[in-house]
Amino acid sequence: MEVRRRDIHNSDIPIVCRACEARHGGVCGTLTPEQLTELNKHSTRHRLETGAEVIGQGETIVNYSNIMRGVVKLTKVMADGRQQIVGLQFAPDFLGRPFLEESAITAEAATESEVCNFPRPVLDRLMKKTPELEHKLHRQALKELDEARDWMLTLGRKTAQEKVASFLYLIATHIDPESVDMSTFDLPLSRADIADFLGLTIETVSRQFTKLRKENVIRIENNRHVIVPDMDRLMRYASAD
Amino acid sequence: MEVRRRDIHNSDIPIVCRACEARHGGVCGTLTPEQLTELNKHSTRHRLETGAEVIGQGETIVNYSNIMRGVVKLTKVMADGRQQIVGLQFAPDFLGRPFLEESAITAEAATESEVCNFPRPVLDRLMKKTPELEHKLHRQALKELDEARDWMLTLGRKTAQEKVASFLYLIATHIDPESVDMSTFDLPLSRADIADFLGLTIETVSRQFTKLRKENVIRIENNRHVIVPDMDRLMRYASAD
DNA sequence: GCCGCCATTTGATTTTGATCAAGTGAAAGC
DNA sequence: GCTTTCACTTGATCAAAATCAAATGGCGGC
Repeated sequence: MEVRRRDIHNSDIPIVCRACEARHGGVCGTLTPEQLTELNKHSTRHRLETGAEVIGQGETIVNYSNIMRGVVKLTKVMADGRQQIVGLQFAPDFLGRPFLEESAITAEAATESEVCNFPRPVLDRLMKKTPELEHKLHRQALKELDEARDWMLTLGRKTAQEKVASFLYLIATHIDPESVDMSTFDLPLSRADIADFLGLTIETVSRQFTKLRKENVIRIENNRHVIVPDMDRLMRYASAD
Repeated sequence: MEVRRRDIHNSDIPIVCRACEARHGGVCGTLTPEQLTELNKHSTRHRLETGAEVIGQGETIVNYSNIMRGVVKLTKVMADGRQQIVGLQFAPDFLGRPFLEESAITAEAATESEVCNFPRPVLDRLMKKTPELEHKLHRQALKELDEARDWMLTLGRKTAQEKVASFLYLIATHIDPESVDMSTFDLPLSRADIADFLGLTIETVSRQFTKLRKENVIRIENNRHVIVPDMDRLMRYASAD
């Protein structure tokens, strides 16, 4: 049984949006072709080098973004430099904090990435007019909240080994939503970033990688490429459910 | 200059809602008197003993709630019993997870509390009809997300002493939004709960309380009543900004 | 191919917080 | 009034992860 799409002709949709809209279910998915065309007039695409900042902690939010490709890390920094990654966003996630003047976090490309930027007032106006859009953003916020709370359990109660296994499991299941085979992937984060995500030091992260490798839970090539022979086994090491 | 309220006569609002609506800005605040009356027809108020469960991890969500009085803790439990409190909700917070079948967390009264329950379908229907209501819930979700991320920094990067000081600061600033004087309050959590919130053991929490007491950052009476002579000093101990 | 740089790993030692084990003290029950 | 109980505190020891300190290894530039 074929389900007919509601949004009429693909040709009504801006060219740059087509590939994106077709592949994923980003926030633009709820918009009519007209709204998409209007939004697209003001939106700009950007390629981000690894480490490029989308927005900094304490800065005024003038743009929202959609991640088209790559991984963006959300970090919080303390006055003395201690750092914690509080979220990882993957394509096609929405990036931004509606209803707040300034950003409480820094958003920074963890890998070479591509984003689509919308001027804040344009999307805010569109949100007021289109309850469906706010609904979509509401869902995304709740998804991020669920993820944040899952991670709080990891940060507060798991051992270093469980933390590292949990991280690998998270990446395996999120890095490529297209792929059916999650057992081989490239890590989007350096050891330093992984440490900041897990609330550990680089050295502890490295030692746990070595330990998981020696116990044949994972194989590692070139420090970044990971192969998981048995995903369930990794999950058990992560004490995940 | 007096600001005239938009919502006509107070007498149009259900009696049980008046005190609540007047005191705080809960989710009901956006509803018209008619909608409030309609919602109130289906809503039920409950007194919760300390420890009473509002909903359990993995259970089907059949109700949403509003906290009228008291503190509710949100917890996650691992298969082996390790536990983490992933959120504290204070009156007049909304309690519930829209758009999801079952709850990923347990919600449980941390103190003797009072909640107002709404059958899920009633509020879901109202949300579809009233974008302002979804907007309010969206805002609440984002607030909880901000709080969760703040806490991730605490869990991942702060020392035991900073964690305990951060907890005290959090309670001081949240327990009684009415009060101007935040320097004296009762702890809504037992030492065991505080440990589960901070990712520590009871013993470590206790030792840090003793240390803060000896350094005159706080005074403690009857294990639960706390006096903070200098809030800025506590904040510095928390490494908060 | 060799050099230098930087990320990562590995090793030795220290520190922080966990664990194990008694105490203390306040409130409830007999 | 005395015991029992339970939450909390305090003390001694242990273990996990941090810190300090080198080594290793991959990669781009020359």
